[in-house]
Amino acid sequence: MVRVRFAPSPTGLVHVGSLRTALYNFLFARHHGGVHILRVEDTDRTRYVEGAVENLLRTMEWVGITFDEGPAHGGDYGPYTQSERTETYRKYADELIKNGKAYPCFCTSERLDEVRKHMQATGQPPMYDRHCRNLTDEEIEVKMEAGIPHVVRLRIPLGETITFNDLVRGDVSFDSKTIDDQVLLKSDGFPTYHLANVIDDYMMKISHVIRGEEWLSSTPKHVLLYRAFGWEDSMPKFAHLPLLLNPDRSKLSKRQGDVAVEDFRDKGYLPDALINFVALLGWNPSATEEIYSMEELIAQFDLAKVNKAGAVFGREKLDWFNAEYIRKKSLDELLILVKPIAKDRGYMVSDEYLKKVIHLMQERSRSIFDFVDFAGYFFKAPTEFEEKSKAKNWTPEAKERIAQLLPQFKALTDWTHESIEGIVRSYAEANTLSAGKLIHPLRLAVSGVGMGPGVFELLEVIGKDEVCSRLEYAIANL
RNA sequence: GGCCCCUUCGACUAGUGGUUAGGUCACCACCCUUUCACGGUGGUUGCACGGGUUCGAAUCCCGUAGGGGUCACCA
Repeated sequence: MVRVRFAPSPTGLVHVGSLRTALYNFLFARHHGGVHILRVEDTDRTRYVEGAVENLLRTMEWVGITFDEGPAHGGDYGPYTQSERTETYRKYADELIKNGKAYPCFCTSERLDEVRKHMQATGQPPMYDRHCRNLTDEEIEVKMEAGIPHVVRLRIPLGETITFNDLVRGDVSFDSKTIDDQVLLKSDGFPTYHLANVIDDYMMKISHVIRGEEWLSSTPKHVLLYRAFGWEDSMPKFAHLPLLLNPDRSKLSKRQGDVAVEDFRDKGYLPDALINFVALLGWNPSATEEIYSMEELIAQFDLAKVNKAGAVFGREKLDWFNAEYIRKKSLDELLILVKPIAKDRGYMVSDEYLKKVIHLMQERSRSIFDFVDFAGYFFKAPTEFEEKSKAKNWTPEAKERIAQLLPQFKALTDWTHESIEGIVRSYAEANTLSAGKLIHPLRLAVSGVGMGPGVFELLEVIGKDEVCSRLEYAIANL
């Protein structure tokens, strides 16, 4: 039975790296008909952010990643929030101490800092000097009696090689002498990630741990913990995903641009586009196809095809995906997305009108904001006119021709792009002009810019009265 | 610095001993065209380097270089 978990720490907004981890867990679970679990790892009280869990839930819903068990979903292995499980962790930590697999450590953080500094100064790797590893029972008791704060550390066996198999990277080995006597229980009684993670994965019967590569070097600690508990036989399989990278190939971070899923939503990206893009960062089904729906991703997903090397989060291709998904949407779907934006800009138009605008803008929009922000002329008359186009197209002759065209427009009873085009083309023909001599100045006068949808469609949508009034304005003022 | 991981066009990647090294984004050119897009056609650019193994290496082995991650009472 495949049981996987997405285990975020509620410390803020959801990072796109976390999104990819959640996505792969979700795809893997669904592909195998398994269970996808959400577990909240809130053992660091100092970093906890109010509302982060709610935000996470909303974000996951927005992108279409669902869970079968979790704080808001129920399940037989709860609670799914680590701060509600502290008794369990303490119990297991005690068991480890009794078995001699762990020991209490009374060192102050000041002492620890000094030790670290000294080791670095003498060119050694900064590790705990195991000062409390061999305290006698009496010494421990005395310090306990005195109420000296302590942590619990794992007694790492000396001189062992820990090897585990990673589904992405194959066998990976570590020498135990390079591993610190890890803190399992902090002095505030809360567990560290390592302890809570191993206990929960065991108790929740997790079959596969799919997480970012930043965890690879702490995996031997986890393996040792499974051994210390005697749970080695039910140890999950590990799969460490390649990191998402900044353009300079460092770990993807804020500072070099937006990294929160919310930022992408706020910039007009569609969830399906983001998912499609992120899914293909570090994994590829070996096909030439690029566009995949969530259902197709589930059908295709295979951990064996996850790459080893980190992937740069390149926004150009994300933009392409977004444009691609915008083109695939129906007018009604787009209306729902664009309407609030138009409203926000103060453009009060009917749904019918907005749909016409959307239709003309659909294949030129890369973001859902483009429908409104690159097409302001559909909503209000231009007050500024692009200088470049003006210099090129708004010649005195052009102005004269537009003035001659205007009465014909006014007389037109059938205001469709076909009949508008008919008028313009026959005028051009009668005067042996290329149609462009009329089209370009018309566009400028009506829209204020030199680019956009086909002019005749543009004029049709904007409407006869408005077009005529804009032309009159341009003739008088430009 | 120690340990671990990684290395195919600028980016995402296909490729698992024999390919003219393929696709997508971006870029360039041309076509379509009233502009911008869309679409179509074509194109520039890549196996980090050095040794092996082999009749034959992007593919296997070793080394070097480069990049990244990690070394907290954070996850």
